[in-house]
Amino acid sequence: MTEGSFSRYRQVADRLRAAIARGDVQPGQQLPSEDTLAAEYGLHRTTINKAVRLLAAEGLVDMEHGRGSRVREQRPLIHTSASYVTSAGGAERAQWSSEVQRQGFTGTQDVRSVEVETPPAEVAGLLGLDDDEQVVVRRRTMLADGEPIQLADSYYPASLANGTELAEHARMAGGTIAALERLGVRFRRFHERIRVRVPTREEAGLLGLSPGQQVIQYTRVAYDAEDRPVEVTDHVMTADRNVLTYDLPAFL
Amino acid sequence: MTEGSFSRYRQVADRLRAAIARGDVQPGQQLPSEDTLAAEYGLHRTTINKAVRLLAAEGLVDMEHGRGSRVREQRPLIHTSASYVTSAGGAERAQWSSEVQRQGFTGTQDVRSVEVETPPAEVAGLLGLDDDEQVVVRRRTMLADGEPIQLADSYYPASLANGTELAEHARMAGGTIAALERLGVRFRRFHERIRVRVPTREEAGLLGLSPGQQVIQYTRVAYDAEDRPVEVTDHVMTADRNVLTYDLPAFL
DNA sequence: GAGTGGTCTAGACCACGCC
DNA sequence: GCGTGGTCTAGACCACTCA
Repeated sequence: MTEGSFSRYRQVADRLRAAIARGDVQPGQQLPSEDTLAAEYGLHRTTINKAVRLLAAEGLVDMEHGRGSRVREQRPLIHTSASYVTSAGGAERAQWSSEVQRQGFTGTQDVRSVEVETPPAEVAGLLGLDDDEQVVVRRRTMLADGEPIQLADSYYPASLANGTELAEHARMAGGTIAALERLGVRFRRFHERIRVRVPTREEAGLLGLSPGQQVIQYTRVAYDAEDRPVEVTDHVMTADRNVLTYDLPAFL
Repeated sequence: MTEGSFSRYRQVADRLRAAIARGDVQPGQQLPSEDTLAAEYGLHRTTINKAVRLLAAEGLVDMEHGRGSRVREQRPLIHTSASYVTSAGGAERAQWSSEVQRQGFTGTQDVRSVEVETPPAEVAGLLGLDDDEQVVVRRRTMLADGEPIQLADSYYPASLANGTELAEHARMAGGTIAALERLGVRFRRFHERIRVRVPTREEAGLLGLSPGQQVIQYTRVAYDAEDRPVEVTDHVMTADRNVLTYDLPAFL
């Protein structure tokens, strides 16, 4: 008995959810219009809208103004978060495209911008910078099968990154960690923080989020051999399509 | 300019959010009733309700049917997720109460139930059990300052846990990992998985969640010296009040 | 311009918490 | 019983997409 719903809009949501789970409506396919559903269920469109919004917040459907609601691709993307750590000896550090390809997606990447700026206070704090110090910011969008699924913004102290490939508007081979190693940086440790929050309007636009959807913000700070922070990377990803995993030994 | 809103309900939400951020309404305090706000802003109550719901989904306020909406405690709880790992030599493994106390909360724990059951398929898979094998399930609720903030359900192969303190309805000193060590289990590694999803109705009730709020599900699998899974623990926590952190060396 | 979602108002009735 | 949210309907108008 999946039925334990009270309100009509929840019942409608339950039935639509079940239809999606059964595969009656395939990912990419459009849901019937709200008017159609209203007639079908004998309810007012307002009620239907509330039901569809619920599914949108859950990440099941994608509502687009003027175009209708489509069923989202459900398969999650799994991030082996400490992949850059587990690869011993610095041999082959994990990259976006290969990580994603292994899971059956086509992984691409878009460098949105590379700029020198004054960092947000939080980043400045993590990098241990003074108020007037600047950073190089690399803003990238990671895509899976052409759909934006993650934003990755990396910050480097300008004193370190200026004049290097980090400050150039081009993709970097092997990811940012590998690029830093090419610059002679040796890593000692990483600090990671994961939290969930509401996206900013900009993030919602870049990731194509429906109203009510949340994001996972995954921040990584990399420390060099002298234990000084050399990189802060902020990953913002859709909460429902991304899973993070860790493999840890019992003792470090 | 925080103003970039279009719809009225978003504007109302923005103003309420700002009021909360400014501290005009303190955590624990009640928001004006929807009727009051409707009169104040010259809008219909339906519109106000939509605004408050938005804040509830963000975790800023707590809507209670018949009682009103209150501002939530905002301070997040930080989980040093690999705390049981970093404590070398098995000396002092982290516990809920001390972890929480260090952050200025009063940490308590409630053992909801301890039972022998047939595990859900996913757990059976992680533990490598056959269909007919049973598990001991320990269901606990972790509270911070008396408020439920995390559910922790641990599963053990019945063959391992039956007849031990793991199968008894009582709190265990030092947490489940320490209890397993007392049973002679030695650990080799841990696998962790983090994802975000919509709570079940039961979880929403146990955690006192408002409509639209999401949860973080953090699953940990512990492997013994022979690399056999001995414990699966499922942590379900409110998405907005919990932060997970990791400290990792550059090479394992 | 037709189709689809986004929002708003007006008004009503119900359900829950509490005195 | 009163106050507060929860939900629903009816109806309207707006905004975006696409032919």
